[in-house]
Amino acid sequence: MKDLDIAEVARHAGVPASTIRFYEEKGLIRSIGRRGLRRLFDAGVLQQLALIALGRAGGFSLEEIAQMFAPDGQPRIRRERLAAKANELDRTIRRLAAMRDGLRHAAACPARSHMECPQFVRMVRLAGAGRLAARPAPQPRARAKRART
Amino acid sequence: MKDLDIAEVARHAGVPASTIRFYEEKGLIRSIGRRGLRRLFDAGVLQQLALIALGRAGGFSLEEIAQMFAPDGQPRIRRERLAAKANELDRTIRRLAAMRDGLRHAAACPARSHMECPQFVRMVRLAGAGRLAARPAPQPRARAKRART
DNA sequence: CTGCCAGTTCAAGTGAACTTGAGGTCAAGG
DNA sequence: CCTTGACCTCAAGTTCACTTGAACTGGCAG
Repeated sequence: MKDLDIAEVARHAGVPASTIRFYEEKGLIRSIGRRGLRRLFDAGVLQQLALIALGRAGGFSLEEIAQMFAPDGQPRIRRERLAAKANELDRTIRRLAAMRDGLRHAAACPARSHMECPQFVRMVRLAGAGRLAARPAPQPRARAKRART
Repeated sequence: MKDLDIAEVARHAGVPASTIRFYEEKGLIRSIGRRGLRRLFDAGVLQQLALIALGRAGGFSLEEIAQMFAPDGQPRIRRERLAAKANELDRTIRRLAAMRDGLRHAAACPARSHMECPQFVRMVRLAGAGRLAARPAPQPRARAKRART
């Protein structure tokens, strides 16, 4: 059958089994049943895990993600709210693009002090426009340890 | 004079003073002296704080940021390394753009099950291409509390 | 039938990034 | 001179997102 046990999910998604259990516990995903003790998941869980990883990369907390998508993967918030999230993401993206350009520039510009380089300064200001205390960020932590139990 | 005390920095940057002290302790920024006990900062620290916020939003840890920029704001890693960071950011940006599009689509698409909507699925796959366990993400936590001591 | 081993639960631990609290200090105003 | 208030230090606490460890279980190979 098409159902996956936790090890397979872990392998395909590239996340440790413990994370999968943790997400289930948090209501982000749902197992479709058990064989003995073992959780069984619908193959769709892989999409959901992708969605979760995506959301995390975008700076959303697990809780926010949980509110955006039901444990079966359906969006569950009002359309306008979704659109708002999209806009938020859009702003983040613009700031990141500015930073990327800034980094590239820093890697190429010969100026000794980048803070004195008009291009660089312009990008910092552009990127930081508005509240600087924007979304914090990720910590890579335990690097994709891969399916351990 | 142009120097700012910690409260002014906090106010301008929109971060609590405790964060500023914390960043200094971590070597991300540097105070230029003291008046009595009070730290004094050069105005340039505001740019640096912007840079830090930016980096955090881009998924870099404080340590990574510390390695990218010296406490005076100068980039301090090899140019190729900077360029690599820029590329990394670029990949993140692409994934986020995919998610943004996915969200917008979800907000507009009439399909009952988005996982059955070819567009949506395509974006999830596109975005999640490669390792799904990409960069984790931020937790907004204490929302811009503004300059408390 | 017997073990094995990958899975299970539950509680506790970890690391990052801050925040908070207790107790201290100093420069400026009255 | 004395109070006051903003800032100081240092240790401990908090939140998030997981991970780890100890003790247990049950389907399947032999």
